[in-house]
Amino acid sequence: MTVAVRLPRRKKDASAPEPADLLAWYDRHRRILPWRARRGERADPYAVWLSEIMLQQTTVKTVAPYYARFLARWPSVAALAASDLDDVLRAWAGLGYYARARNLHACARAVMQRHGGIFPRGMDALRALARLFAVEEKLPAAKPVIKRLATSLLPPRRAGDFAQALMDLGATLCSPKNPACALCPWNESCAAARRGDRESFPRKTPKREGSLRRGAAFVALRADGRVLLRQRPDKGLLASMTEVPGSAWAHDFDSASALAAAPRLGGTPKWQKLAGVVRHVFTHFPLELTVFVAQVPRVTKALKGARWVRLADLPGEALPNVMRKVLAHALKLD
DNA sequence: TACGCGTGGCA
DNA sequence: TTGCCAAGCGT
Repeated sequence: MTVAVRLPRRKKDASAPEPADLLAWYDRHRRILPWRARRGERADPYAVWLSEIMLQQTTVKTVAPYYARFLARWPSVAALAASDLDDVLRAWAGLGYYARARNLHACARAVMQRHGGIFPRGMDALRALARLFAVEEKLPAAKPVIKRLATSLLPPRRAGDFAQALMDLGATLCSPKNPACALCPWNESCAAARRGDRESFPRKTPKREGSLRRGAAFVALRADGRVLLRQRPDKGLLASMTEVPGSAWAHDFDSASALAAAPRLGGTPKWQKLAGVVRHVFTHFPLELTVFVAQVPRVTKALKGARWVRLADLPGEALPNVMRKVLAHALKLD
């Protein structure tokens, strides 16, 4: 492991990053965010917590409308704890990483039961930019190194603002591609910028590519304008979310025998295979779904665990995006 | 430690 | 179009 710049132990080093420079920049350029307290105000711990969960691996822009809807509907941890998990999942649908929604709900109940609805005081995590120190270690192994370096910069006062400032710096200037170094308060002391290969940091291990999986999805349309939906298992991928019936998603899926996975609906539904496939990319693998559609009589009963849902009610369902794509494909909504 | 876990934006 | 990236976390 090589660290191009080391922090001064005692003597002031003109080339070392100064927390004060970052804080001064933050005072001028801090973003206005709905969950962030303005100067002199105290943030609502519930609002901050909600934003923290939503912002995991998710951009501010994507989170903003979800956050506003959640806070309007469940303005307190007590309100959230009293809600049904299914309602939370429906409100979360489209945001991804659905375990967050389930954990959010469970945590709200725990705060009510174990802490009387008051958030306990917790640790504030700090995140820093590798790049500043030109850390050669590759992520994720570099994380402990970066943590030590970040801790060494932590100013005795305004530690919270320092953390916020770091995140604003990353969000607005010190981006992975095309960082705006000319505007950066640490430009002069940045080891990566001095080296002239700033975009090679942070170092990363090459990501293994997930192999393609395929499967079939079955859109049963009842004569009264309803579609057959079911719930996914409460563990694993897209846990507890809603889906149309389908086959397992497998590397060796054979579309010729796909109909074996069709839901049994009584009678003999004529499944029509649609042209093309629905493509979706999950975090760790790409997926291609062949979509089948069948028109069934109004009297058709739902099999156990499934239900008939009016087309007009689909937007309110806890449908992950891959299922919205399937329905759009089948209903020619796109 | 390494992997599983969604989605939208953007170059 | 394609691949990368984003306020990570749980197991």
